[in-house]
Amino acid sequence: MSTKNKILDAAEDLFAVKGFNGTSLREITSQAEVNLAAVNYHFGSKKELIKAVMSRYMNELAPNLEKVLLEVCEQDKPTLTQVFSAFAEPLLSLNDFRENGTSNFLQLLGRGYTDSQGFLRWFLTTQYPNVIQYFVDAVHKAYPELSAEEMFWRLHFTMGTIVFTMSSSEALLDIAKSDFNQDVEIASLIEQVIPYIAAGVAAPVGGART
Amino acid sequence: MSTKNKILDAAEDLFAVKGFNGTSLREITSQAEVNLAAVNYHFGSKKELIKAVMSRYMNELAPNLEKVLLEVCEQDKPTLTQVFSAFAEPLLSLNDFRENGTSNFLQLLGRGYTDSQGFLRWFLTTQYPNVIQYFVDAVHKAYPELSAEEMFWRLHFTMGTIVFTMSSSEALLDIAKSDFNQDVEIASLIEQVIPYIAAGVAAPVGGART
DNA sequence: CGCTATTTTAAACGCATGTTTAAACTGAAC
DNA sequence: GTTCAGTTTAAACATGCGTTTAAAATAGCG
Repeated sequence: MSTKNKILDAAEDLFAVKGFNGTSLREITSQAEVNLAAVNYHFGSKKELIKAVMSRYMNELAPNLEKVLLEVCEQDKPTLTQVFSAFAEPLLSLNDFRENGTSNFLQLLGRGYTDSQGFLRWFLTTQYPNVIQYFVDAVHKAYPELSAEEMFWRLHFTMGTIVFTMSSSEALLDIAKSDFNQDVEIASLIEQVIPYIAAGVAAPVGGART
Repeated sequence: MSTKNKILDAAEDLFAVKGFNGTSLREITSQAEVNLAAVNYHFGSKKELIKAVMSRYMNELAPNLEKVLLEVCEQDKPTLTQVFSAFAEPLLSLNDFRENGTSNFLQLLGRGYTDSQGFLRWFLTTQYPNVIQYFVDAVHKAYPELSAEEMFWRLHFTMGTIVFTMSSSEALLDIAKSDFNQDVEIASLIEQVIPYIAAGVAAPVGGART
């Protein structure tokens, strides 16, 4: 295993648990069993390392997401549940890509949105605009009555649901286990959240009551 | 204005925007126009200062939340929208308590859940258990078919929606403004999110489709 | 082998952090 | 006016950070 990959693997695990700001290069290089200076030699800076960790996942994930979202769009009248369910398979296949890949990636996504004042949001929206565009298209086809403004807010609510749940998923899975003897996997967590967000995005517009 | 309050005010504003880890004591004391050592003199440590900032809000908010949640529970058959709408007034009244009180508090809540590895979650659940209990009771009365496990997950999804939205609300409000010329206040953001989370929690159980 | 380019290494640099110290100041009580 | 607890202050402390340096080790190639 190359030094570069050893660093990427260690950085990914630590970033997921402790956040970007909360993880030092010394922790990373120590866990990776490489020299401290190796990060700056191979990646240039900590910021570039963060980008590299995220890119490794996004380059794997983006084509798959674009594919399934386009497929959903091809249907006459997709349901919102279909739209959100489309994410499940590409996300879960990250577990073949790397151990705990799904969970790690979603946690990283969560960290990136709250750590480091949104530079990751800029990174994702500029580097992978198609994923977002196809997703918006799919939601629009499933629920055309939703105005652009309402769509904007509901998609960010959804982002929040996912990102927060996943970034605190370790703690939550522990609580669930001790309270309900319920040994939840990340896969079943994804299944749990789909009806929630589908119903949320599907909520009637304009002050109607549930 | 006492030194203690000057520190609390400055810390609150900075914590909300830059997070707990992202704000240094020097920034706080500089903005508060007090000496650096004043924080450790009056509060003991940075961690205790964080607790003090949160306590100031929770001590104001908790009695009001408990009151409105108990009121909702007294109804024969409250709706989920009523349950979640009950939060609006106590939260918005924080604006009378302090300038930008509502927004600041919700942002702090969001920061606390992702920064500092969940010590704030422990703090809130142990210090203010009644609020959580009354809330769970209210949701249960509104939707008794929801099992304890499903309730657990959906309430955390809801927490995620709120907390994430609010912790990135500054960025989101800016984007909304530039994209839609839509000058959104925190109050209307709360109104937007209520139907979303009410519908999410109200989603049918057991794999039914929307 | 001998040369070169790449990689690894230990050490240091400069800087920012939370905290502590001890002296200076303040304001009421006697 | 003196005393003394409470408060403020400037300075230093110890530590950890990301980054840089320059020498040592390694690997690839003619």
